[in-house]
Formats: sequence, structure tokens, C-alpha cells
Amino acid sequence: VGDAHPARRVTLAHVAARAGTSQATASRALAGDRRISEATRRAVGEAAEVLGYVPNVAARSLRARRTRTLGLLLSDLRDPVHGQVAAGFEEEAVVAGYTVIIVATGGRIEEERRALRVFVERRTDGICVASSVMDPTEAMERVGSGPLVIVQPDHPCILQAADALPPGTLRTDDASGMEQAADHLLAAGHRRIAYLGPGEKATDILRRSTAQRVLHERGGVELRVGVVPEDAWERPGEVAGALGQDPPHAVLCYDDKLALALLDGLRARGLRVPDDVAVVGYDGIPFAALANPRLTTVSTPTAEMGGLAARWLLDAVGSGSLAPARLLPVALAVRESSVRRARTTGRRREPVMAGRG
Amino acid sequence: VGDAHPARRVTLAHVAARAGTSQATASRALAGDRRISEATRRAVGEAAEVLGYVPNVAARSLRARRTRTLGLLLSDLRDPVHGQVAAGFEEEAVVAGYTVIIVATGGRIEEERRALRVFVERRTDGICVASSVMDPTEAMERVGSGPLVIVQPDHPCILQAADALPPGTLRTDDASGMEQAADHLLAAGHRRIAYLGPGEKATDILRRSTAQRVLHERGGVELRVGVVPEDAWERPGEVAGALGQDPPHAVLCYDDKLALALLDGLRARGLRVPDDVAVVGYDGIPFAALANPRLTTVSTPTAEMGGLAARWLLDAVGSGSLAPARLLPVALAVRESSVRRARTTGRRREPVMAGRG
DNA sequence: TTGTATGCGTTATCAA
DNA sequence: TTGATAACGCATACAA
Repeated sequence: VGDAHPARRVTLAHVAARAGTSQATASRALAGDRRISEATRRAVGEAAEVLGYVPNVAARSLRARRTRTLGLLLSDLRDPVHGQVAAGFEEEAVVAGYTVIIVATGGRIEEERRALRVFVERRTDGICVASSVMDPTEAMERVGSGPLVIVQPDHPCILQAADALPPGTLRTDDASGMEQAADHLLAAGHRRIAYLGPGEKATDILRRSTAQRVLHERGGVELRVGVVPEDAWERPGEVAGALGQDPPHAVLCYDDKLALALLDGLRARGLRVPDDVAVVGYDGIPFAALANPRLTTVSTPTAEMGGLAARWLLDAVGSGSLAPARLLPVALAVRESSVRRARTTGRRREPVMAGRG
Repeated sequence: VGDAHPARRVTLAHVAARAGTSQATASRALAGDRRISEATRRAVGEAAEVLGYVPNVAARSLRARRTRTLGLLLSDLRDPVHGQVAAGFEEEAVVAGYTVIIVATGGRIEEERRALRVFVERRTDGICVASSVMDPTEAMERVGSGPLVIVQPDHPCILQAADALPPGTLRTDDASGMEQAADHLLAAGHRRIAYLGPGEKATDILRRSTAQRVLHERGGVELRVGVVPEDAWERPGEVAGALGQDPPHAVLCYDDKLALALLDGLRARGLRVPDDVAVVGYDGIPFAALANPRLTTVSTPTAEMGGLAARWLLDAVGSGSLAPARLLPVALAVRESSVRRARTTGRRREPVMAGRG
């Protein structure tokens, strides 16, 4: 034998030798096995301490057939929403003594497949797939037997079987969220309303069509639709431009990033929010509350969702069965961006086209 | 023997059997060993495909004595800055075929120690410690022999040995950043300047004392200092309140979160930015550019830093030696929040105390 | 309460 | 070009 690795690592055998016990006893002592006498337990503990023994998780996992690892697939760690989900997930995993592997996919399905492969190779005890564009069925097939939780799937399946989703599916109630938002705008008297979104994602379609339906049914209002690239929020001018030359009086945005960009873009065009245009976001990221005007938004329990996903997985590791699909409630947070201020001079409602068009 | 695990897993032995080769040959074939004939290579590949073979990374790591895993310690996945760092880190790791374990510590030193322990137990090939409050020396001791990159250490050591930091240390140039910011305010004619920060962190002390020095030396200005809790940005009123009853004309903030909250808090107090108070942030998070007014800030290359950290580690895995400490340049992004608009009626400079005081 | 022996699934050494 | 075989470091079934 003889790998060319000089770094001598302390193994359980060394600890056992120093403690004067067998390897098995040392193993049990360190594991806190009640059957080991207090004396040897201390002896082993001391030996481990002195030698600086650190168990090798790879060996343990191989033997124990479990890794105490959870896999988390998400599209972008930069995104506040995903950050929240990841944070909640990680926190919950940690308290259970689990470690989290995170793979960001950028929303590319090939990367998502690669991520799942990574998780399976590493024999994670559970896998969470967040905001994935992959067909949940495909995800399940690729994952195989281990527990799989799917959070906020961004696949057309969410459009059809509203609640007939497979166990382990966790979503926020998009329909309810958009309904609340649309109702809010109608109640405020708006009739020229637009929706701004990326235009392709399933979540986008769900939110948009819900708004469309609600506005039509309850207000007889036809929703105008503007489409912008997913990264358009980095270019506020483009976002505002998507509203066209004859801007609506209210805008429902696909998410807060877009809404915040819209706020900026409208300001650049000389349009005041909410006086000229009301804006509603979606997600409830922290910065929405700090915008000027403060952004009205559908507040979603993102961190809680991440935490719950982890708990589901951990429970499934024990029980072998996954919790039934669940729709988490959301709530509209009404703030300044959609509420006309009383102090302004009356409610002029002419198609305002101030500023540089 | 006989663990109670019914799920039959496909192992290399099965693949070898089906391909009619030895296990060794199968292993080599799948690894793309050039010495294996094209024929057997294909045969093994097909067998693996048919059987749905997925290699067991734990076994591989155990044997190969390397895990192709990188550990990333950070304090909070919700924070935009850390999200950027993590994203850059993960992206770089992925292209090298590495997997990332992320542990969030909440800035608690006990959690940081636990995180390092996790990494060592899992035999990560490299460890990155970001924004840690731990003494870098302690971190090195705990990590032992493996490569360790320390990103933005938040430990008093950064105050003393400016550039005499150990190899593998990666920082943005805080002193330069604050210098630029302070110079900017002086150039704009401000003389009543305050600094707002959490008051304890080493990074905070470094930024504050730099501002203090620059303002004093170049402008003869004494910096006022306001201290707010680290999570105060969630309570804008508290942030603005920390400026006292006689607000300054310009505020340097410890970070963008604080600055954005200050914007909101000042607005609630009836103070206009930048007309009554100029505000400068730090970090350059994306939302700073979308604030109203758009936030002047010191833009730091966070994602790049994460990416570089990963590359350093990957290089060290190969070479065994770590890159020398490095200070990444930062640049002031001057935006609306610190530049008085020309159109306002002159530059009145009296201590404005409008609104509800 | 402790020890013995075995196998987890790979890769690498050595011999063929 | 391929095959036996031996670790890698640990946990556990079984025996004592």
C-alpha cells in the first residue's frame, strides 16, 4: 500500500489504543452508548481529546448508510427570496445536527439535473428543490427513493392540479396573494391596471391569470400585460418602458425586485407613485418596506417555508413518509405605494404624461 | 450482518458483474482511464447506465482521501452581501466540480466553532470563513492542515497589521472606501458629519476611525458618532433617532442596510435627503441603486470576492500553498443621496428641524 | 460491560 | 489491458 499522503490522521484506532480499549468500545464510548462504563467513557474521551481525534464523516456515512446531510437546490443565492428560504432551511437543519449542501442552478434545467445528481451521489438523506423549473415527476424519478420536498415549483403543473399535488410539495398561495392584491386595487377605484412579469415562468402565469380573472370578474376590468426579461429589474428604465406610452394607473408586479425597479423607472419618467401610478409588489422582501414610497406587497413566509421544508425532510428521514402537499397563506401588506395620499390636491385622474416621455 | 435497510443499492460490483469485468476494471472504465480498451469501456458504461448506477461519494472520499467539497462559513444567508459572496463562491466551486457545504453562524462565535468542526469532520478539501468574528489564528488552529481562506475577517487584528495578514486572507479595502466617502462629503462642503454603525465590530471600528481621521486631517471636522444595534435597520425610526435632536448634514453609514433604513427614518421625520441630510452607504448592494433617492455608496466586489476565495482554495488543493493576503479595491458610487439637487431654492444650510421632532 | 470480526463501496497497488 | 486484493475509517452483529 502507501498513498503519497504524509499527513498522519488520527483515527479511532489510535484513540482506542491510547485508551487501552478495543476500537468498538471506543466507538461506543464516543457515541455516548449507555452500556459503556463511566470510567472507560472518560478514558476514551480523554484519549480522543489529547490526540485531537476528529471522526471521519465519510467513513461513518459509508458504514451507517446515512449522511446526515440535506441537499438544497435553488436558482440564485443572490436573490433575497432564495436567501430567506435557504436561511430558514439551514437553520432548521442545523438544530437537528444536519449539514446542508447548496447548489445554485440559475434556473437552468441542465444545472438542476446536475444538482440532483450531486445530491444522489452524495447520498443526502433528503433533498429540497426550490423554485425549480423541472417537472416534479422528473425530479422524483431522479431522486429515487429518498425524501424529496419541492418548494414553489415553477412548472406548469401548478396551473392544473391546484391542490392535487404530490406529498412533499410546499407552496405559498399565489392565487390568494394575487387575489388580495387585485381586490385592493379595485377597492381603491383603479380601472386601468397592468401586470408586469417575466411572461414565461409558471408562477408568473399563475399570478397573472389570477389577476386577470379577479379583475375581470369583480371589476369588469381588462388587465394590461407587460413583459420584461427576468433580469430587467436591474434596468429600471426598461421596466417602466414596458408600460408603454400610455401608462396605467396601477401596476401589479410579478415580484418585489421588479416593483422596486418600477418605482425607480417611473420616477425617472416623472411619474409619481402612488399619485400617478399605484404599484404593488410580490414576495415581501425586507427592502420593500424601506422603499420610498414604501412598497405595498404580498408578503410571503419565505424563511418559514425553508424551515418547514427542512422539517418535512427530517421527519421523513424518521418516518419514511412525507407530509401532504401544503399551501402556505400569504397576506397583503398595504403600504404607501398603492394608497393615494390624502394631502394631495384632489384626485386628478387624467392620463398624466408629465416628464420626458 | 444485516442492517435493516431494504433499499437495494446498485454498487460498482453489480456493474462489473453485468459488464463481465472485474470491479477494478469497471472503476477505471468509469473514471475514463486511458488504459482501458474502448470495448470494455463501452460495456461498463452501458451496464452502469442500465443498472442506474450512481457512485457513492462517501466511499470514494474515504478511499481517495479527498472529498471534492468546500466548506463556507458565513453569518447570515439573508444578508445581501453574504448572499453575493456565497453565490460567487458556489459558482466558482461548481465549475471545478466541487460541492459546497454552507453553514450560517449568525455571527456567534460558538456557532463558528461548531461550523469549523463540521467542516473538519467532513474533511472538506478547503474552508472559507467569511465575516467571522473569530480570531484568524484560532480558525487556523481549528482547521488544521487544510487550506483556509478568510474573507473579510471581523476581528480586531485587521486594525493593527494592515497588510501583514497571513496568506489566504481576502479583504476589501475598507480604509480606502471610507476615505473616498469622507472625501466626497468634504468636497461637497459638509462639515456637520455623523457616522452611524453597530459600534463594536472590528469592521465598524475600522470604517469609523478611518472616517474620523480623514475628516479631521483634511477638513478639520470632528465626526459625530451614533451607535445602533446591528438589526436596527429593521426599525428605521430608531436609526434616524440615533442622530439625535440636532441632526447632522451628512451621514456615513456602516452599511447599505443601515443607510436605506436611515433614508426611511429621515423621511418619517420630515427631513429631506439629500437637501437636508446627505446619506452615504457602504457595500453597494443592488437595492441601493433603486432607493429613492438613489443611494450613494461604497461599491464592494462581493461576488468576485466569493469567487476568488473559492479559486484560492481550489488552487491550494493543487499546489498546497495559499495566495498571499490581498486587499480588493472598492469604488465610491456617487448617486442622488449625497448630491444636492441644483433645482432646489439655493443652498440653505441652517440647522433644519422641520417635521415632528 | 467489552472484544472480535465483518462489511459499507471505492480506489489504488501490485502482479499478470 | 486487466484482475486479485488490500486498505480507507467507522459502526455494528455477535460472542464473551
